[in-house]
Amino acid sequence: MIQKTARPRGRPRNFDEGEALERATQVFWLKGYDGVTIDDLVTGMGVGRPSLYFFFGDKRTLFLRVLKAYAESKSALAAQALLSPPALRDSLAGFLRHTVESATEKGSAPGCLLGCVAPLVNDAEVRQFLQKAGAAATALVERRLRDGIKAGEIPSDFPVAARASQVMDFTRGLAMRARIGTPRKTLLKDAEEAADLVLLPRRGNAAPDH
Amino acid sequence: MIQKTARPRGRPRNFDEGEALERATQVFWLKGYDGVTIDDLVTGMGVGRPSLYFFFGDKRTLFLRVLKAYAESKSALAAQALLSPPALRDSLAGFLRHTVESATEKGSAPGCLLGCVAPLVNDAEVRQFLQKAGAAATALVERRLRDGIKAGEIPSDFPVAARASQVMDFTRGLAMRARIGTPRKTLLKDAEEAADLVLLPRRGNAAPDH
DNA sequence: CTAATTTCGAACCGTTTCGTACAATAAAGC
DNA sequence: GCTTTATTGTACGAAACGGTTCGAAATTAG
Repeated sequence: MIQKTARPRGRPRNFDEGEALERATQVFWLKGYDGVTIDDLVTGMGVGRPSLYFFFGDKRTLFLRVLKAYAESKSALAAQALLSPPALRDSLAGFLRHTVESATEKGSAPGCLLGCVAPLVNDAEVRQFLQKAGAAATALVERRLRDGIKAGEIPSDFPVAARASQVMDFTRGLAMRARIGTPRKTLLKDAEEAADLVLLPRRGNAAPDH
Repeated sequence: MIQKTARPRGRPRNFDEGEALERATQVFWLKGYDGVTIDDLVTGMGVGRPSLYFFFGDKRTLFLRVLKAYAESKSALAAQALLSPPALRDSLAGFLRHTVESATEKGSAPGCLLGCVAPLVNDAEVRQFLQKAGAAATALVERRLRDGIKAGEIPSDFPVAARASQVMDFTRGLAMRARIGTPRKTLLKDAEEAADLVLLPRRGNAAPDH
């Protein structure tokens, strides 16, 4: 096998790139894009100022990278929460619960970087990214709902697109409330109730067939 | 009658306090609290820098004032949208529609100062204010739902508290999507669908009695 | 017309912030 | 050991920012 880069060459870095990125995520998440100074990042990431510019570029570049990494990891976890449970209601409840838990985690900033912080950034690229990420998440929920139709858990005329979008609106609402300090307990209960709500059959429909 | 303040005395101000406050609102709304500099406010409000400090205090003080004025005017309009229509569904749809329209108004910043911008301000007083304002709005919706019970539009076991909270989460979600550029048309449709959703009867209930 | 009062505008000062330059440091290659 | 390469830490200059000072301007009172 190929001996991969035993050691790069010059002086070794005294930070791990991935870890530094995670720490940067926390800094942005906590203070908001405009509230963050380079010094906040320097101290928060544990990376010297010149190294920060050299390896991560300026604040905007770094934020874009943070945003994409966060979205990727978050969407993986959310997809897991959504797609793992066999029962549809558990899927949606798990998805919403996951949002709440992530948004109220001790030791992490409150709310959601994608849902609360990034939308406040006045930047076309950020906005576009958020729209795409939101659409992708909605599509994921919608797919799960369609699977629920196939499994006979909800009627075949269930308005999957509308309900998927509503699930996403709930995640935004829950995350935002987490941001302003609503306690986890409250939000968890609301997540359950939201899951129940979005699964209600349309008006004038027969009772669920199970 | 008493001739009230024919003229104050010295040199007249060259700005109207109310108008300046509205302009400040737009500045904060557009750029977010941390993204706003004093110079942004000076140019945006049309008030000289020393006058700004003299009449409105520093940025935080001004923001608090803006926030309270905005909340007051907004809650009045929202209450009107919510309480005017005789039919419950029109009330909720009107309430949500009003949120969307305000959040996508041409010539005004996108989203909602209370729902999108203020929650990102790292300030205990702001957070507390937002919690109270949110609770008040939720209570208003809940009251309207209870009136709907009295009017026989929804069953007497309708979960008014949960649904009121869900209506508020929808407003947050809609406002946030407005902020990232979701078109008004989409949001208006979603507002209608949200109104329909939150009025669905609970599982295992008889059909609506009308 | 003069004095008193209030606001305005320019300009200023100390501080923070950004981005970079430069020498010192820590490793590998030879 | 000496060179080469890569990273670090200090430290610096320029720009932006916050908050205030001060004289000029605009108005009323007498």
